[in-house]
Parts: sequence; structure tokens; C-alpha cells
Amino acid sequence: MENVTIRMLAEKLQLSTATISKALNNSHEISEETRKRVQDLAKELNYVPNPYASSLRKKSSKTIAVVIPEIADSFFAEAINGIEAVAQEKGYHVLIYLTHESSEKEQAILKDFQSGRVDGVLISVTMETANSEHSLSQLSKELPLVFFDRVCEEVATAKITTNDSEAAYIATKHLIEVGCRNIGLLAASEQLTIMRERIKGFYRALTEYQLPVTNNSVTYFTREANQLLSDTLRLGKFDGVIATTEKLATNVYEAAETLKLQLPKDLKVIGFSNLSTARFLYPSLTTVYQPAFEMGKAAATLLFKALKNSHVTLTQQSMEIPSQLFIRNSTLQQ
Amino acid sequence: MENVTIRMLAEKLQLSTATISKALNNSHEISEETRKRVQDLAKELNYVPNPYASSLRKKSSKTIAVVIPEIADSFFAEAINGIEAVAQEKGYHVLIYLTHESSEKEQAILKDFQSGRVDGVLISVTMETANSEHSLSQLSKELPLVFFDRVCEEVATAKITTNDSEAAYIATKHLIEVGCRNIGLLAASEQLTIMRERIKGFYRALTEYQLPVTNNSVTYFTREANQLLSDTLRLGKFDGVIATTEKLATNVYEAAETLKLQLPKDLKVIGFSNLSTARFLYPSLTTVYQPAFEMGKAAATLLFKALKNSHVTLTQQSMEIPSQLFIRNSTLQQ
DNA sequence: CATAGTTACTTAATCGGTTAAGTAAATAAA
DNA sequence: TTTATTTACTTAACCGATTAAGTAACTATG
Repeated sequence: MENVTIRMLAEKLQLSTATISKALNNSHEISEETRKRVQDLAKELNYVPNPYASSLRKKSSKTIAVVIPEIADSFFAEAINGIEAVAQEKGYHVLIYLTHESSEKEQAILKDFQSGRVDGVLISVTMETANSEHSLSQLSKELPLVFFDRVCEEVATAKITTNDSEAAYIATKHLIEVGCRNIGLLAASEQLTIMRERIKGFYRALTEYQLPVTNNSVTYFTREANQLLSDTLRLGKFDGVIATTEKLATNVYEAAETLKLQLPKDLKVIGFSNLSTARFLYPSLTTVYQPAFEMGKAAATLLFKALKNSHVTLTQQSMEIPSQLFIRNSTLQQ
Repeated sequence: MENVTIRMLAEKLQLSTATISKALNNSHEISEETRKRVQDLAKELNYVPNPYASSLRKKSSKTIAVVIPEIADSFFAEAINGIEAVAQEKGYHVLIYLTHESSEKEQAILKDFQSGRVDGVLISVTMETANSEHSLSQLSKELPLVFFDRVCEEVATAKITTNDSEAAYIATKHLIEVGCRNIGLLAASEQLTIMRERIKGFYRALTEYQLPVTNNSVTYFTREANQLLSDTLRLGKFDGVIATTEKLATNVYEAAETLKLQLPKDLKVIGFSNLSTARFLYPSLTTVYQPAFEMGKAAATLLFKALKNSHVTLTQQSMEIPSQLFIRNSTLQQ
């Protein structure tokens, strides 16, 4: 059975392909009667338009790209849910690209977007963000681009973030208030804006409470954090840490086990994390819960707004959605 | 700046578009010298081929679809990682579609695939699998289709599963061996093959140990499991349960809290789960760990094999990758 | 030396839609 | 009644690549 095309419908109904196309797109140029005949036959023959043909002609693909570092991460998974909810509603398709924190992969992916494969891009950049700055600046001039969470400061376009600095400030303050005096921040990258923001808030709290900001206050991890983390905790002799990624929070539990540190007695932990199991961990994990779903939704909504009306200036549409601190036993005062 | 097309390259080099196309595709019809000239100019002008033009002509899109119920689930997230790893290696793009357990959405998605948008499909079906049977049978005749995990028995194509029956048998046996006598299986759907398989293994173990199989041995949950679960645990008076989805495992912890049941003293739990935090839960969760990454990888590998060589009969390529029981404290003998 | 074969191209058709421009007939306005 | 406008189509160009078929020039073969 051949694939049903517009031409086949045209032949069967003794009409031109133009008429068929217009009828299917509910053009006002077509009479009610003809439109019905066409649509009925289309349904009967189970006609499905070829998306590539129309994308080629219309120069728009009804497809957006989501570029993220990792998918097995509650934050990104939730964000995708938010994005997808909007996309499905608008009849758009979602291409997912994973960079696995490789800026090289990221670059290759971004380059592909110059082909017109997608109408817009949502991205949360790699830790080596600096490398992609140029490509992103370039790309943002060619099609609508919205950052979420991991933004690239220098690129002039919309950015959906959470209140990273403030959230870190509140988290740090909480640790101080439950008795910590030697607090460490476990960070993932020196380059990420969100990390810098969190560090800012962290420092602000330390300063406010007149706690020393030392060389070791912030530790950076890239991969294979486990081993490094053990070292850090051993060396730093922290009594409280803030894990700025979901993975790092788990790593702290692991390291504590290895080092025979009791949480929260010997060490208190706060995680920037959307883990649904946070409250069932031992001890239950105090978290900075980021509004992942909402951020994804906001980013997608903004993107579609720009796609619909090209006069929307994305640069001016940035948005900050606050995180929430959920206090649990991993920061229980002893 | 206009988009660079093959025609522009042709004009600049005073060659035909056919030559350009062939040169870029390393056709042997083109002289070494011309090919180099073309490729150099292409690089210089940053030429990126329009994927829709070539997809339209070649009737292949270098794109595959992954259809899953949910993304915020460790199993599916890991599976996608496996799929993506293979796809990226083969230069394929991955479209992700979420059904959110709605067979209606699933049907709509499957219908769209008749358009030729994707070259192949990887799917883990909705709980209401029966509804999609027909569409899937149809689709499997039009393009390569591979099931992973949640398969549709009746559709004649490759299926990548884990040893669900055996895994459930082993899990049940484990519960019995640590002293449980009144075991419940928390299931998600009556229709899913993997559920039926798990129930089979569950019954086999019960029978083998001469434990009664009652009407209440298996309980089905769809949405909003929390409330129902509390009821079930209260009513059923189980001393051991097997949660057959990741979500249900968490629900058990939640319900135990509500009902003031102590895990594992009052109730032992095993979860079919890939939660990375399983070992840090309180109590740490005994899990049936499914090889999600490997399953995704296997499914994708098989799909690409079929895409490369259309003579591969997918029906005969099904594969079972064993799960592994990780015994932790949620089933600790008292 | 004539014929066949190879090399390195070009021409033109094609994929399946969309759309600008054209047209004949019907209707409205002057 | 004549001209203008609207309606409901058709024709044909087009999007940007691929590819079957054609060709001129050169090389190899018998």
C-alpha cells in the first residue's frame, strides 16, 4: 500500500493539489462543500501529511530542541515534563539532545541547528559553558533561544532561572542557625553562572554571620566526585556542607558512610535537589527544591511566544522563579 | 546573511548542484580535486545541509522516536541514556514522546509516525496497552519497531525485556526466606505483560512454599496510589510487599509513615526500582534492579541493525537481560 | 583504427507539500 | 448595463537536496 499523498487525494477528487492543500488547512478560499469532501476522503484514506515536505517549503518544522547535560537527574527530568506539557499543547515536537557535560558535543549539536532542523531551542548549558558562548550568541541571532537554569550570561536572550543566590544564602543561613561554623559549598563548575550565584549567596551569609571565608570554603568537582569528596570531607573537617547538585548530595551520603561520619551529628547536609526520595533518605535530606517543572514550562511558554510573534524581544523576558528550602533531618540541630 | 545552500556553492564554483551534492557525499563520480574544492568552500561558508530537503528526497530522516510513559523515572531515564548513546554514535536524532500513561495520547503519537517523520520507533507502552495493539501491529509493518520493557505481546516484532517472572520469583522467595508469610504484590496494571509475568513468578514462589494465594495477593493501582495504598496496607495486613514500580516503592514508605508501620519490622518491602538513592533510604531499599541502560542500548542497537539491513527479521531478535536483586535493610530479618 | 569503457561532469526529474499569481464564473456596486 | 469585486478554484513555481539519465572527453581493448 502506497503512502497517501496530497496528489492521490487530488486525483480521486478531480481537484488540483493546491485545492487539497488549502482544504486541509481550512483556507477560506475553499468552499465548505469541497473542504468537507476533501477532509472526509483524507480521513477515510488515513492521510498523514509528510512533515518534511511542509517543513521544507514553510521553513518551519514545528519542532523544538531541548539541550541538557543529563537526563537521569530529577531536575532535568521534571523540566522536560514542563517543556513537553507546553509543546504537546502547541502541537510541537521535542528533540532531546544530551551533552553529557561535554562542550564538544554541545557545539556539534548547536551547529546542527543551523540547518533549520528546529524552530527554537531550550538549553541548559554544559559546565564548560565558556566554550559554547560564541556558538550560542551566533545561534541566538538565527532562531529563538531560551536558557533555563544553566544560563550563559553573555548571550543576549531570555533566561529562566531560580533565585540561586538567595536560595544559597537562605540555605547557608539555615546551616549556621543549626550550629554549623565550618561550612563548605560543594560546587560543580567554576564557570556556571548559577554556581557563581550560589557561591555569592553562600559568601554573603558567611560574611553576615562573621564566619571566615577560607580558600577551602568552596570545592569544585567535575566527574568521579566520590573519591574526591571523601578527601574533601576528611580534609576540610566541615560540620556542614551544601551540595549544589543532586549527584553531589548523594555523594555526601556515600562519603559519610565511608568516613563513618554520622549525619547530621558530625556533618549536616543541604542538597540543591529535586529528588522525590529526599524525605525518605537516612537522614531525610534538607533540600533546596528548585521549581523544575515550572521553569521548563516558563521557558517553553516564552519560546512559543517568540515563535508566534517574532517581535517579542527575548532579551527582555528573563524570569526568576524562587526555590524553596525544605528543612529535614539532615540539618537537625543536635 | 542568507542560508548557505548547495545552489550557492554551485554558483560560486561554476558547477552544477548535482556535482556539489555528490562531492559532499564523497561520490566516486567526482574528481579528487573538485571534491576538495567543494568541501573546502562548504567549510568556509559554514554550509549545513537542510535535513528536510534530504529527508524528503531520500525518504529517511536519520531520526528515531522513543515513546515512553514518563520521564521522571529512573528506569526510563537510564534507558534513554542507553538509547541515546547508540543513536549519537550512529548519527541519529532522537525524538522523545511522553504518553503520561494515556493510551489516547499514545495513539495520536503513533499515528503521526505514519508520516515518515521517523525511521524507526522504540516504545515502552502505556498501561492501557490493549488499546494500542492494533495501531502498533499496523505500524510494525511500516517501519522497524522495537519494544523495551513494557511490550505488547501480540505485536510481532522484537522485544527487549528483563526476566520479569524469574525476578519476581526470586524476590518473593527472598521475602519468604526472611520470614514473610502474608505477601502482597503491588501492581500497576492488569494489562501489561511485564506485570503478568511478575505475577506469574510471584505465584510460583508462593505455591512452591505452600503459601496461600488469595484474592488480595495482588493489588492494582493506577493513579493516586497513595491513598489507596494506605488502605491496602491497613486492610491486607501484609508482612511483606513487592512494589512493581518505582513510584509504588516510594508510596509504601509514605504509607508506612502514615500508618506508623515500622519497616522492615512490621512490613518488608522490595521495589522493582532503579533509584540511585535506594541504598540511602531509611531503611535502605531492597531492589530488583533492572538493566535499564543495557535494555535501552540493546533495543537501539537492534533497531539500527534493522534500519541498516532491512532483511533482519525483528520478530526473531527478542532478548532478555536479567535483573539483579540487591538485598538491603528493607527486607532485613528481625 | 574502431569500438567499448571509464571519468567527470550536467540536465532534469523528483520527493510532497505550500503559495503567489492567474482565471472563469458569480455577485455586487455604480 | 457596465464595471468592480468576490468566490472558488487551477497553474506553476518553489523549498533544497538527491539521483536517474545523458554527454563530452579521454583511455583502454581487440
